[in-house]
Amino acid sequence: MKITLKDIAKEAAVNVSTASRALSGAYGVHADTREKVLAAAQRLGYRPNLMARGLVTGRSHSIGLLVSDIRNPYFSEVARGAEDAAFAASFDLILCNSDLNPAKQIRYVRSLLEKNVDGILMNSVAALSAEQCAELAICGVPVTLLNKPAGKYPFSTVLGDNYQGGRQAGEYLVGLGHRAIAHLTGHRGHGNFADRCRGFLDAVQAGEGMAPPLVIRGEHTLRGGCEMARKLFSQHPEVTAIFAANDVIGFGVLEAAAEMNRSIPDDVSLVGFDNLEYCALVHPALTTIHQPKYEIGRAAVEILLRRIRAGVDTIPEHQVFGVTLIERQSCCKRFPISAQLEAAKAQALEKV
Amino acid sequence: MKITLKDIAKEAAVNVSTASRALSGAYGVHADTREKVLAAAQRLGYRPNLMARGLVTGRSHSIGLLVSDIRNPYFSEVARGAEDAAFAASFDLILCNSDLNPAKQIRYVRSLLEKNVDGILMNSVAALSAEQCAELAICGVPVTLLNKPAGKYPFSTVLGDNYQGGRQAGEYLVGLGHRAIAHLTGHRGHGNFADRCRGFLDAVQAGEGMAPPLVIRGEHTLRGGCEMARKLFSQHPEVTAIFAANDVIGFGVLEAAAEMNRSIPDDVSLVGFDNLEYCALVHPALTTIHQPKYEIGRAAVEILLRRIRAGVDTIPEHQVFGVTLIERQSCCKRFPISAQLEAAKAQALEKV
DNA sequence: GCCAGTTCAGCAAACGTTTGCAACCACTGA
DNA sequence: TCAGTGGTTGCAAACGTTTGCTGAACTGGC
Repeated sequence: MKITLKDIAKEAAVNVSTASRALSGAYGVHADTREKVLAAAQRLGYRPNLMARGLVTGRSHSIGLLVSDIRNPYFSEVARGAEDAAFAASFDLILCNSDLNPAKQIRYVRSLLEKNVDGILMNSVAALSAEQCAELAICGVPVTLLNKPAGKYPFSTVLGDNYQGGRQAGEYLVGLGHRAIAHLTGHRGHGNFADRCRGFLDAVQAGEGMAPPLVIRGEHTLRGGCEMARKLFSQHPEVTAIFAANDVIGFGVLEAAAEMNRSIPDDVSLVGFDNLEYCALVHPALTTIHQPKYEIGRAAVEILLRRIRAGVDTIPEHQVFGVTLIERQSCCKRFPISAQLEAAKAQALEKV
Repeated sequence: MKITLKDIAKEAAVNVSTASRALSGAYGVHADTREKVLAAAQRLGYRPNLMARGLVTGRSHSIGLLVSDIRNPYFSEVARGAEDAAFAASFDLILCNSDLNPAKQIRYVRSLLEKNVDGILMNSVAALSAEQCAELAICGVPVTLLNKPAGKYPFSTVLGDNYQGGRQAGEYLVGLGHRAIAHLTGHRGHGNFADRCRGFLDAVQAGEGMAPPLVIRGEHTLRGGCEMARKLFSQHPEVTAIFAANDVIGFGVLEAAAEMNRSIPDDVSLVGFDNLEYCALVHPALTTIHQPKYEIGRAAVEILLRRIRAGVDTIPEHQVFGVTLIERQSCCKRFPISAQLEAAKAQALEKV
């Protein structure tokens, strides 16, 4: 029933090989013949069978996208950027949700390789063992990661400047006068969270009169944020500010705060990370670190595509996007300290 | 470099056909031989080439998911349900974002067919012309839709009870005492929106002393909701309640309201549709119609899988999920009318 | 009018599987 | 002994492309 090359070859009274060449626009086929073939293809409504083509060329024109959960708006934004870039190059995207579960992750990777994907775009390899990483490294298709992996693997990476973002968040809260700040983040091992944490800690440690910062780990989801915040609120009444390692954790904090009658920002200030669209809609609107999610997704597949064309053996590219703090309504000053600063500033002015 | 069936056949000293049969667990191969082959496959780390298999079997073990925009949390939830179901059956999902643009949509469909997907799960065919629908209908792979198409096509459908949902929303607002209610919805032609609209209008028309309901159409996105609401607020100060055809439109209304200093729910009540996770987080928390998004996605691919196994010629299945109104903080009573109702109720009680 | 060079088309192999069919073997029962 | 039977294996075709190679036809220069 399906129209194959053979059909259109017969229709155009040529050999399949010439038909193939004519359709692929290859050099070395007479203009008249090409016309004839094209017309036949048009008439019969020919559509090439990509599996057959893939079998001989060894490429599938598709790339795998492996994220922890597409429901996280961060990933849906990245996915959209990635898909648009793929579409533009007429590649398509195979969506996988790993939940960062190593078994699932490796099963997905294998399945993608069996399907002969031309490249893989992954959230993170944090949950993978060294052998699994090695397997991925030598699998024969280029991989780009949305975080920086621990070891020295030949993976490309595309990410926001997590260290600077964490640092900006920390400096902002310190500058507001907070002295006891908590950081709510994901489980250990995930490169992005680790960098945000380092930046944050560096900023806090540079502040004066700071309480040792509190780092709480849990699921990096709304639910996880909520749980961590509940724990924090009940066990550490002294903290006056929270830096959530991503916005959805921050949303969880908001939920917990409402539940436990803590006012944000009056009782505790909150800054998130990602600048999801919903930051502007939640109450209070969330101050956060913006990173260009759509562009990250797009850049990631563009890098992947370059590498697919150039060959796996080329050196991996790395790209980091700048981040900026977006001020909204979830933070406020800590007055006593602020007053001290004011006094200090006044003194300084006096001296001039 | 890659290990093929031939390699493991040689290693196990059998013919490729026996190797194939042994690995597929087919009846008719001796237990010892099977062991030998399995061991060889294990030893060499054999992974079948699915393109080759697909070429001969005619199936790809993958299904296409064509949504308007994965960034809409409704679709990411559906997508997650769909992907989980696909993963469970070891199918994989090819993600496409159509923006409901007919040209893109048809290009995606064709590309999916060239890839020999075993089935297609689509948002909607509303934007497609009759010929395009017909093309899709006879394409040879089963299609399930997330809405009800206009014509009589052999597509399966899975959806929430849009009519009832619209009706519940309308009845709720009428019951609250609102007499001038507007409905903000998507462009004409999309089945789901049309049904919600019908349900809503029926409910309003059943109310007493109602102003003729106002229906405004635009993009069914946050931006679109915002624009429609701006227009509404400036041109129709008399309306006291809004039914948004989905939650993201509702979120847009919230944004416009904040911008134009209209208080929700004090000045105008608002109910949405979908019950996205963010409804509970926005301010005020959005009253909305719940539909089981994850389950819809899962059910859609399960139906697709059944149909793939049974053959395209089987009759399409249809499944509709119940919906319920979730009351939050975005609506309030309209007192004058409410008082009348109270009086009426008192009268009624007197008669008894 | 002949030869070298160039352009074009066809043949056939290859990609890695699955699967119908035939062949083989070892029994069994007559 | 032989036909029949049933279980096991191998052969080869098929799936729909791409592509290297060969040969035919044409071109232009002499």
